Amino acid sequence: MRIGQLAELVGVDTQTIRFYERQGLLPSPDRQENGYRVYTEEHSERLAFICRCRILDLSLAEIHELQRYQDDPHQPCAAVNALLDDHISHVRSQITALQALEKQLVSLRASCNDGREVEACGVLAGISEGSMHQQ
Amino acid sequence: MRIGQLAELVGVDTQTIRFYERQGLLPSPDRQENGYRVYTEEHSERLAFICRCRILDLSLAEIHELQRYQDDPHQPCAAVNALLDDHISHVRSQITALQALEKQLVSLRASCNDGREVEACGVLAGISEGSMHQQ
DNA sequence: TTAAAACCATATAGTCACTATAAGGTCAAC
DNA sequence: GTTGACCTTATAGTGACTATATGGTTTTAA
Repeated sequence: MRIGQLAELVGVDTQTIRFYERQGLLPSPDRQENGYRVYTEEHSERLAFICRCRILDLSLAEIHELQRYQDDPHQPCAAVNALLDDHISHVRSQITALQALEKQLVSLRASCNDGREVEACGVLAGISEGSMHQQ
Repeated sequence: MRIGQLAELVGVDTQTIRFYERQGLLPSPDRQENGYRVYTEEHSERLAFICRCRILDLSLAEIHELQRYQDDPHQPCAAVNALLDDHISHVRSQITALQALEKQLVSLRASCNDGREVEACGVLAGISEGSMHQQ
């Protein structure tokens, strides 16, 4: 399988595949005589794993860590679970921060209606005043 | 006021101040004979405005746009409100996406308990399977 | 047969909003 | 006169790609 076919199969850009290879997430495939990369099914599984991790918003470093666990299958899996727990905490604190931000933005927005001049804009006044609450 | 004092006053790094100047968000200040930047109170207000916008997670491009409105105070302010509305939508869709992600992660995490070997880890199996729901 | 298109390769720069580092000039205090 | 704190510029790094430039190869169509 060449890189374009792999890209099509998994639904990734060919550039991204080469990028993952450079980052050490995808093993370097064999090459044809002309230098074209040749991929096996193992590569496509590995790439699909990476993509699913990215959908879960895991960083490339975290994916790398998961791969190291996979390559040593007789370790206890507590570390995998801990990685996921940390990631869940991370996502939750992002949500909390964004919810606080949303509140602040909505209250700022409520301080103006359309049909004013910029000079009298409640939104701009609200930002310009030092009265903003830190999150 | 020199750059270090401005940085102290507003609570920003000196590098960040120079960065904002290069980006065109902060006007180039006058210089002393030795080349040191000299800031006025107008600069500190402008910088504080930028910082408060950044706390609201507005992009530098959006801040630039707001500055253009400020520099032309007799326009209607509907565009300012629209900018904020767009930003609120953006934040809300981030929240929605993260909440969906959290759900997915929590259900993945529930598929494993500690004390297994990596080989039998429910989390890794869950990611490896193609059964993941797209968000 | 040849010429265009589709594919492959590498290397490099751009995105965003900084942050870090290097290498050096200026100034006040001791 | 030298130490330390401050200032200057320029350049590179962050993360995870994405875009562009330039050129080689293969396939397809006229």
